[in-house]
Amino acid sequence: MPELPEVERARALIESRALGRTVASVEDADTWVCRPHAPGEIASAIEGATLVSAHRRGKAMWVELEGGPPLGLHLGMTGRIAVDEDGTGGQWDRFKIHFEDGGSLALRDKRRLGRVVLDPDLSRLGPDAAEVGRAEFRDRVGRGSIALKARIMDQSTISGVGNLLADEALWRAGLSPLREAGSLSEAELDELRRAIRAATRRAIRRGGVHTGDLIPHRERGGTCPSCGTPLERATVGGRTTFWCPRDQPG
DNA sequence: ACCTATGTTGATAC
DNA sequence: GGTATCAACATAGG
Repeated sequence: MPELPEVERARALIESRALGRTVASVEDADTWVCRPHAPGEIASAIEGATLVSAHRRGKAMWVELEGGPPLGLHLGMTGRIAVDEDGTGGQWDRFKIHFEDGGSLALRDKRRLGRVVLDPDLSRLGPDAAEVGRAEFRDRVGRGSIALKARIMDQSTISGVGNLLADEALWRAGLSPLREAGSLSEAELDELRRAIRAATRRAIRRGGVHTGDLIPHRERGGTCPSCGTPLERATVGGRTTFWCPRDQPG
């Protein structure tokens, strides 16, 4: 489920449960998830180091260590962070840190689209969707002929908005996902920014993007939770998209 | 059984 | 450079 709200919860979990603990050993044998590192590379870089802080920008997350390089963690499509969960479900652990105190931190990910990397490169990542200022948002989002939804899901434009959060925010802003990004007025861009921030904050508070108002209606035959109009469905920006043709006119 | 769907990113082609 | 498409992975459901 990982979009920005889920990643923030994972970051907070690490912050509250894993900081101050020291790495005893590391399982980094999954060369797909840990690419381009060879097995043992991450282990030798962080063994003996202590976790000191946990950070996030958009869907990217990283941990800073005293005595080692920063460790980047990405949840991909189906990943989650498991702290001290050594009992069950370990068959999906693609990467795992064992702490000196006997506990652990794992990236648990069925689909293996998650990622673990040393010294993560954040240079191509736009500002966080929940933090970006009004002027910068207007500049970055309000340009080009690309579909509006594709623009806000582009992580180099702003980071953190995925498929579900995009549909929810566009619905809240009353904007069609098909609009050309460059066609929006400043007022529409400001409203969109407000909607993204509101949808994101609410999802963090309530436990994930699935707690949105539109999300439960994103299925064939679904109707707008506000006006009851049957939702439109199409592929936009390569992803399945639902919107209300009445409240989000093109 | 077979086909399609899925929250991610990145490489590639036009 | 901007935009569109497909591939990578693995599972679930019609």
